[in-house]
Amino acid sequence: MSAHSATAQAILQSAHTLIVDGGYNGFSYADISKVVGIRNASIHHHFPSKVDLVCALVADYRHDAEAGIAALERTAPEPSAALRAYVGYWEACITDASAPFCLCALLAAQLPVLPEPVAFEVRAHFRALSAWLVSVLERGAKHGDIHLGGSAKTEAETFMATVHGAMLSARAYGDAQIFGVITQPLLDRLIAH
Amino acid sequence: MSAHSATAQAILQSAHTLIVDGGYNGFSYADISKVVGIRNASIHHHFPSKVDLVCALVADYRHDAEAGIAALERTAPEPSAALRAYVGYWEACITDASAPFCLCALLAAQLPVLPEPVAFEVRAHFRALSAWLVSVLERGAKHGDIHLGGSAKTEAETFMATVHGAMLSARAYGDAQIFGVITQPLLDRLIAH
DNA sequence: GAAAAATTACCTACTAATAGGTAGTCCGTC
DNA sequence: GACGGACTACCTATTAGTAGGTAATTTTTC
Repeated sequence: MSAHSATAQAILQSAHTLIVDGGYNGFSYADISKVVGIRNASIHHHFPSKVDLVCALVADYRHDAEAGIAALERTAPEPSAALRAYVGYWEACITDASAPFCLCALLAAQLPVLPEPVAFEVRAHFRALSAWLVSVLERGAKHGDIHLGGSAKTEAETFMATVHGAMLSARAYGDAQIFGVITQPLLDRLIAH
Repeated sequence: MSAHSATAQAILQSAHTLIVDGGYNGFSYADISKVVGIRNASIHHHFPSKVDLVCALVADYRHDAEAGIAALERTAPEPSAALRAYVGYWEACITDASAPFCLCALLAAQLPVLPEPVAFEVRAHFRALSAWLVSVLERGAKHGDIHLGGSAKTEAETFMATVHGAMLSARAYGDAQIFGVITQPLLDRLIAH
């Protein structure tokens, strides 16, 4: 799917790490070139502008997230298991510090200063994630797997917001464990016993 | 308390707005000077460096937050009312777009790239807010005003994370209402009926 | 299957704009 | 006449991005 060369992928990967650390304005071409081992100007060969680079990155990210969710629904067909797997994925990412924040969540925080094409991609991620959560919760509620306090829509938005907030707290405290402390009761509340 | 001149306060206020929009690296002295109406270099007269400026801003912010909470505890002595007032404060800020994000929450998202003195102040805000929430919840649970599902500490962290996540969602969707959609059930769950 | 043409992927060298910050000066007020 | 608060002028580093060139690879054509 991703028609990127090895170098282009290395550029995207380092951009991902850098953005997750400090956001859109928190990195420069120089930072990338240091990591990837090519000259500053050569990045423009792969991505004409910074907007192109970040747009490609977020588009890939959204695609990967979609694929990850599809895979997750196959290995964890029960809604409760899917929610657990989703939270578990992030718990692992935060614990091993491989990607201690959702790329789109971090970019969303800076939405007012993002170039419009990037902002568009970020908004699309939020809509897609929310839509998936709604569908999982509705399915779970129908099967008795999930217990909803309010509407599926409201519970989905609460779920997403709490997970994002838990990422932020883990970062603020410098403590990966707090993510689990916050998300475990969130799952417990939703999953019928 | 704040020994800042009128100009210094104008600088701090515009820095506040700019950071809430785009974070630490999302603004420059030029941006401030345009708003305040003084030259770039004159900002250094009031705040020697950018780190000094943002540190002073966050320190003031923390002080104001402390004062606001103290005032809130006077006007709303009941724990349930205090929680409602806290959420209501942010709902108003987001709705009228006067300060559509918590300064420290936004800075916390960029914690890995913040200068250490700023990072220190930001962490302190999280600890203080968490400590206040714990005390309110404990007090409420004792008086039967609040119903806790888990420990006060866990519920406080969940509360804070959900509020921060709700701010993020409101920004991502460009819809202030989503903040209330997420926080109303959060309050309902905690407040005994 | 070899020559020619186009494409890929990088390079050096450069530019205009912007970043935060410094030095020294001027002006009004107490 | 000292001082606060602003100024002009300047500096150095960094920003994203451009221009033009080179070597290697791939594609096209005869």
